Formats: sequence, C-alpha cells, structure tokens
Amino acid sequence: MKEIPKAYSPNEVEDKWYKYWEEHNLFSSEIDETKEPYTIVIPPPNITGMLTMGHILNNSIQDVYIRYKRMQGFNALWVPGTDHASIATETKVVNYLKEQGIDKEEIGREEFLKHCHVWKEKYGGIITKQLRKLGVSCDWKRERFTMDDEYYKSVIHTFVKLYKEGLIYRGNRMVNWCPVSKSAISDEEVIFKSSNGKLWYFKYPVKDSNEFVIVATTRPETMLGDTGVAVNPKDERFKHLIGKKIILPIVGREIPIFTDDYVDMEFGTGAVKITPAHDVNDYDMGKRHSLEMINIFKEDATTNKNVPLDYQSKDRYEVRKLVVAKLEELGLLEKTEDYTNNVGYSERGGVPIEPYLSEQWFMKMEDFVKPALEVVREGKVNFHPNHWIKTYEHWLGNIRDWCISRQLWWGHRIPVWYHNETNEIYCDENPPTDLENWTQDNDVLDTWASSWLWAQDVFTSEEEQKYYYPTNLLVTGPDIIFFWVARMIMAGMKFMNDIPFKDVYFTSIIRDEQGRKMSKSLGNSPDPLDVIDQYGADALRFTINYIAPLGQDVQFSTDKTELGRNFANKIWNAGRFLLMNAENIKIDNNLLDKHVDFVDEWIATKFQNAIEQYTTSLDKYEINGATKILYSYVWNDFCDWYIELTKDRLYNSESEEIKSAVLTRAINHFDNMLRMIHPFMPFLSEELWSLIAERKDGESISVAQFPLLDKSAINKLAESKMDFVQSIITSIRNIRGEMNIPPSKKIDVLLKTDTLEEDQIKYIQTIARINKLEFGADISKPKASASSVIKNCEIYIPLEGIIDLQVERDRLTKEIQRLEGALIGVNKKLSNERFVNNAPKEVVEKENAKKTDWENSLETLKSILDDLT
RNA sequence: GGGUCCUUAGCUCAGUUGGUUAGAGUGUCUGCUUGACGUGCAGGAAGUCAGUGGUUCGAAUCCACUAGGACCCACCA
Repeated sequence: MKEIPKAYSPNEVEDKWYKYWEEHNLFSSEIDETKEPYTIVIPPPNITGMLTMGHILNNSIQDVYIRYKRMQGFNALWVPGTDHASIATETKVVNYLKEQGIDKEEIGREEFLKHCHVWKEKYGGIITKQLRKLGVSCDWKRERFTMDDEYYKSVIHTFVKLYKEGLIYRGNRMVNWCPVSKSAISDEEVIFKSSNGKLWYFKYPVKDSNEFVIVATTRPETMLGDTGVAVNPKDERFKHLIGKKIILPIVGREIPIFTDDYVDMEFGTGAVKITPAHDVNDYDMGKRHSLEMINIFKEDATTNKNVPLDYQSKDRYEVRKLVVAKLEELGLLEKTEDYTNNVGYSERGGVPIEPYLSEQWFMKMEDFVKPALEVVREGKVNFHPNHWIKTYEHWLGNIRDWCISRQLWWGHRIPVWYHNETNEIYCDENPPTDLENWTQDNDVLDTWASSWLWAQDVFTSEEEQKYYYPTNLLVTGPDIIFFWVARMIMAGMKFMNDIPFKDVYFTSIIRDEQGRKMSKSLGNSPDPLDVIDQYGADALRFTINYIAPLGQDVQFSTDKTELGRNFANKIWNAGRFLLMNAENIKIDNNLLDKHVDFVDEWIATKFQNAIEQYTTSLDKYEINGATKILYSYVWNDFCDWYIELTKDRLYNSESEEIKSAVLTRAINHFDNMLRMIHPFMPFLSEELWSLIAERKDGESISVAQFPLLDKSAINKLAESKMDFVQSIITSIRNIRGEMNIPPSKKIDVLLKTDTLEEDQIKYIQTIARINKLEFGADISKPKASASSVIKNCEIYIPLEGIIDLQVERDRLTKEIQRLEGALIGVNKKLSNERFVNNAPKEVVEKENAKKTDWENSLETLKSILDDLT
C-alpha cells in the first residue's frame, strides 16, 4: 500500500475528483417519474463577473443542499447559467472599445453587438469555471444564458403577451436617467448617497414690482428650466403675490407664482422654484397646474438648445457654476448655506442620476402584487430568515410601475415596430411582413425583465417544466430581494400560476475584519481562488458556512480558513489512522456486529444523535448549526474518544478476530461519517471514501445513500457507561495537569464506587495511563493522595512523597468553593415555596437531584481537605 | 421620517418554544516527540450576557425604555 501523507493536500485531489464527477455525469439529471425532484437554479452571475467571497458563501450553501438531497435519493438538479447583465456588460464593452479608440455610435448597433458577443465568449465562462473550483455539483450540460435563442424567444413572447393584455404601455414620463449609460434605469437601480452640498438662495424679481421672491435650491442649474414658483396656500407671507409673475433671471421668461399644498412653509424660504422637467415632485406639480415642461438637458446631461446660448452644450455642473456666478453678478444671490442631502446615483454609471422626461415602456404592477403577497404570507414561499417578509411586503405595497425599457443595445430588443407613415404600433414575436414600411423600437429590456423568468425558462420543454417546476430552493443575497426575488415570484404566479421556489435563503453579507463591506475599491476582498489554492476548497466551504449564521453578517479574513483546513486535516488523519491499521488487520464485514462493547454502542448512539440534529438543522436552514454538530461529532466524539478508545483493542486484543471486528466497525463508522461530511467537504470525503474500500469505476460518495436515522441504534445504557468513563478520565487528567504529572509517568489510581464494570475499567486504565488500578465500594482513602469527587465516584491518586500539599489544598478548596456557590443557587430555589409549587415537577426533581449530588460531593471533599490539614 | 437587525470571554461567534454551575473556535498560560494528526494531544485562567425598569416561582432568552452599531425604504426645494 502506498504511503499516506501526514497532511492532507487538497490541490491535486480536487482536480482529480471534479474531473471524475463530470466524466461520470454524476450531477446530471433527467425526468424520472419514480423519483422526487429537488431543484435549484443558480442565481445567474454576470458575464462580467469574477468569483467573490459572496459567491463562495452563496454557492457552497446551494451545493450543500443539492448534494445532501442527492444523497437522500432525490432526483437532484442544479441548473447553472449566466446573465447577460445588459447595462453592466454594455458599460464594460463601451469602455473597452473606447480604449481602442472605437466609438459605439460610430460603428452602429450591429457591429457593437458583435463585440458584445465576442466579449461574452471571452468572459462569459470565467465565473462558471471558477465555480467548478469550489466543487459545485451543477448539471453543466444544462448551462443556460439569458440570451440563448430559446430564452430570448421566451422573453419576447412574454413581452408580447403582456402588451396584448394591456399590462405593458408606452408613455412620456419622468424617469431616472443615467447620463453615463444614456439610458433610463429603474428605481431599484438608483443608490442614494448622503452628500455635502450647498443650498443656494436666489432672489427672483416679481414682475411690475420692486419685490423679490427668494427661493432655495440645491441644483441652481435647473433654474434655466423653471416654469413656476410655488408657495403654500396658507402662507400669509406670499398671499399678495399669488397670481403675479416672476421674471426668471438670465432666461427672462415670465413664470407664474401659484399655490400648492405640497410646499412646506417651514423649509427654506417657503417658496419653491419649479422645474417640471427635472424633478419628480416638480413634475407632479407641473402637471397639476399645467405648467410648461422645458427639458434643458441632452441625454448625456449637457444643456440643450432650450437654454440661453451662453449656457448651451455644457455639463450640468459647469452650468451650475455659471448660473451661480451670473446671479451673484446680478446681485440676485441672497446667500449660500452648507447643506447635506441625499443624492441618487446610478448604480452602474456611478454618477448622479438626472430626473428626465422621456418616452419609455412601463409594466403595470398592480395586478402582480396580490398573488405575490399571498404566497409569501401564506407560507407557500418561505423566507429564511423570515423577517425579510416585512421588507418584501413594504416594497410590494408601495410599488410603482416598472420602467422596463433601456436605451441600450445589448439585451432583448423590444418587439415593437412603428409604421413609418402612420406611426401605427405593431407588437408581435415576428416582425411585420412588410418590414420595409416599419421601424423597430430601438430600446432593449431591463435585464431583470428577462431574469425574472429564470426559474421557469431554464427548462426548455413543457415536460421538464412540469416535472422540475417549482424549484425547491433559492439562495441569494437580500440586496436583490426586489430586483429578482420578488419579480420571480410575480412571474411565477403570472405565467406558471405557481410559485417559482418553495424556500428562499437570504445569505449573510461578507465583511472584512473591521466590519466593512468587501469591495473592489477598498481592496479588502481576498481573491477566493487564492484562498482555495492556499487552504483548499473544502476548507473554505466549511469555514464560511461555520462562521456565517442565518441572517447575520459575517466578518471574514483569509486566516480564518485555518479552521476548515485544520478540520480537513483532522479528518484526513483519522482516515490515515484507520488505513494504517488496515495494513495489518483484516477487514471483514462478516464481523460487523461481533465483539461489540459499550464503546461501539456509544459511538453508534452519538452518530444517530448527530445525524438527527444535522438533518433537523439543514431542514430548518440553520446551516451553521449543522456545521457545528458535524465538527463536534467528528472531532470530539469520533477522534478524541472513539479512535483513542479503539487503540487498546486494536493493539492489545488477544484474538485477530476481535481486532478485525473493531477495525471493520471503525471503518464502517468512518464511512458513515464521511457521508455526513460530504455535502460540506465533497473532495476530501470522496478521496477518503475511495481509499477505505475497493470502489468500482463510476462509484462515488456523491451518489451514495445519506445515513438514515435508526433509532434502534440508540443505547442509553452505553451512553451513561461512557459518560462515567469520560468523567473519570477527565478528572484524572485534571489532577495530572494541575499536579504537573507528565503523561509519560504512569500512576496508581483508586476509585471508590460501586457502579463500575470490568469493561469500563480496561479503558480507564489505558487512556488515563494507569499502572495499578483498584476500585470498589469499600476503597479507603490512602494517606497522601490527590483526590477528586464526581457523581458516584471518589478518585484517589496516591502521591506519597511527590505531592505538594499546598497545591492539593488549593485545588480542593477551589472545588469546594465552586460547589458551595452552586449550592447557594439551588438552595435558594428549593427553599422558595412558589418555585416548588409552580415549577414543573421534572424541574423541581432535577434541582433536588443536583442538590443531593453536590451536597454529597461537598461533604466528601471537606473531609478529604480536613485530613490534609 | 418609516422599518429591520445586532450588542454574550481579549477577538469571532453559538446559546430556536423562559429552568445548565452561560458554551465553542481562536488567542493566552501550563504540560506533552502518547504508535493518525504539533494543521496535534491533555489541562488551566478568562464573562455584571450593552444599561435601566418590568412580567415571572425563575430572564442571556419575553416586554418597555435608554445607549451604541449595521442595513433597508422614503426623500422637503
């Protein structure tokens, strides 16, 4: 047999097994009516994307579930794919071309799209390749892209259907305009940032009067588009001016002074300049009062011909300076104040958005709201953690129509044609037959108006949709709850008449050690591939799940991965121990239930408990609970105790058959443990599983049966026998530690107890490294000894000549004090009549039992201490 | 302005229907070449469960308020 290295080295193991899994199609799924499907669709990453720590968390969670369910016998399917990410990709491609001196407008739509497709070919696969490194068990044969032919058709089909139902309409409305992308964006794509700006006070001259009306503004440049000044109808200060006109400075336009309830008398001067074409609230007021709407900007937010010549074709911030300077020159700048307000930025463009009046396509949201709310309220779709329901409800309750058109080229082009002469609108999946007389709408759809169909449209046939839909689990960050989660539910209810998924798991946000969000600009995000390279994919998967509780942000730093690395190494070495023994001891499955003792029964019991808790945790989406159960079973129960305790029988048994039985059983336990480990640590578990037995080609732990709960394996008696052994050993170790007796030195021990049996003694003797062990109810305390008292047992270690009496006295005193402190609490409770009368009987009994135990121990300890003094 | 979440050992966090002497990892201290593992083993020290008040026989856990922190929504020029 080949040499097994002392340390687990993940790198070659990972590559080997991922290849193996793919070659044997272990993750592919087809319709199989005899099996229940378990389906996850990947939240499609951008084709501009690189793997982030967020992806690691997100995808390892999904992989845990898909592997877990696959092993449980479900027909598990995880569909991977990517999103064309219209605006994000187009921005990148435009920039890339700009670097080469190519202008998007110059080369034209068709040529530009060619570049986009080249980009997609080049970068589209990067992230999915990186995901493989993490070990994700996706069915790669089903990989989808939101602009695949079939998907494209489906998106267009949906548009046409909704248009024909009257749910999609076109309108000239105020939208959030991104001057960088030169496109409208949705409300969700606007990020508000607090910014330190100024509040300028302008004096607007009243016509035919010497008076001025002072208005305050944060955006002086928009005054060039002012078409009114509004005051509150109750405001006495302005009563005499209502109905009069203002001569707008610089421009010279006459604009009315009018009243509107919207105006807050307390704020600023109580008079508001109104720019209906460049502010949402002004727009509403403009409509109410039939004000002129003067658009002063071009689509890149430079000024157009509607402003005086000197101010034309200039950037909005340049115009701001000019306007302020000019008004100051005219003596119309009253004052300037510092002012902090929130400015909406374009998520992709990174610049302040411009409220902009333009012709756009909208989707009516009203009809979508009710079913989407119902399924979540009724628990058909479950959110984890469920407090996100409130956020979801709030958004749905205040939803506005969705602007779905984008003035971009990369995306699903709106299937609408306008007649060149009559301007008639034609909307259909197929272009009009007399195409030469028509012109197609230039806009494409918002990315989310395609990805909201993801859960249904990744399945290309009706049979598949019928079988796999609805999917089971969606794992995603709460940041896209509106963009994607809510809209997928809407789409599901509308087009499939069913929910898109049953459970939604909202992941934590990964932060750095200082609690800051990980971001490219801060440079505080480690490259997950480096972490995988350094520690292994399993280590990273385990660690991130171990430290990421449901619904809480998590602070990550690379060195935390040592936790998972050490854990992987521990498992590796447990396997190594068994394999080394298997070189000398025969494995014989016929002996699986021969020569069983209480330790075997105990570990079987512990395993059942672990499996039960692990399963319950995963079923409740308490993933980090599952990792903790796994960790403590593997490390504390299996390695620290079980393996240690098998050594005696493995090395010292009188017959080879006993050795074989013990080792065979140990390997069997290990096999089961590996299955429990596998969803979290697929590579390591596969490697060890392949080593502990002969495996046929194509066999894999990833499709092996997940351990079933077997309550008959639970043995309470064995558990309590083991408990007793453990507490005696721990006590002896404790004494050794505090008395500084090195482990190499064997000691004599006396145990005063009447509940020990021969099979327990054997283990205590070897594990505690005991030379001579005496036990029984009639043991009497030796003269000079270190002592300890536990429930039903007094422990004496004779240390004549060696013992430091003062150390021993301190030890005993400390223990006595601890017990006395604990007893105070119990006595207080038990002497309280109301406790005895009101608390449940079991609780009172438990307290009584504690009291008796502690009092007995205390009494013994005190007499031992007295002997010493 | 409206809402959600958090505050437990030096650090990172468990503690899920109120009943343990409040746990783990890490760090720290002590000892250890124990026939898998020093990426390890054994042991020790370390906590006014943010504060105040309330409900209760009993509160880290439930309620109210206060303080500090994170986030979401809205957006008054």
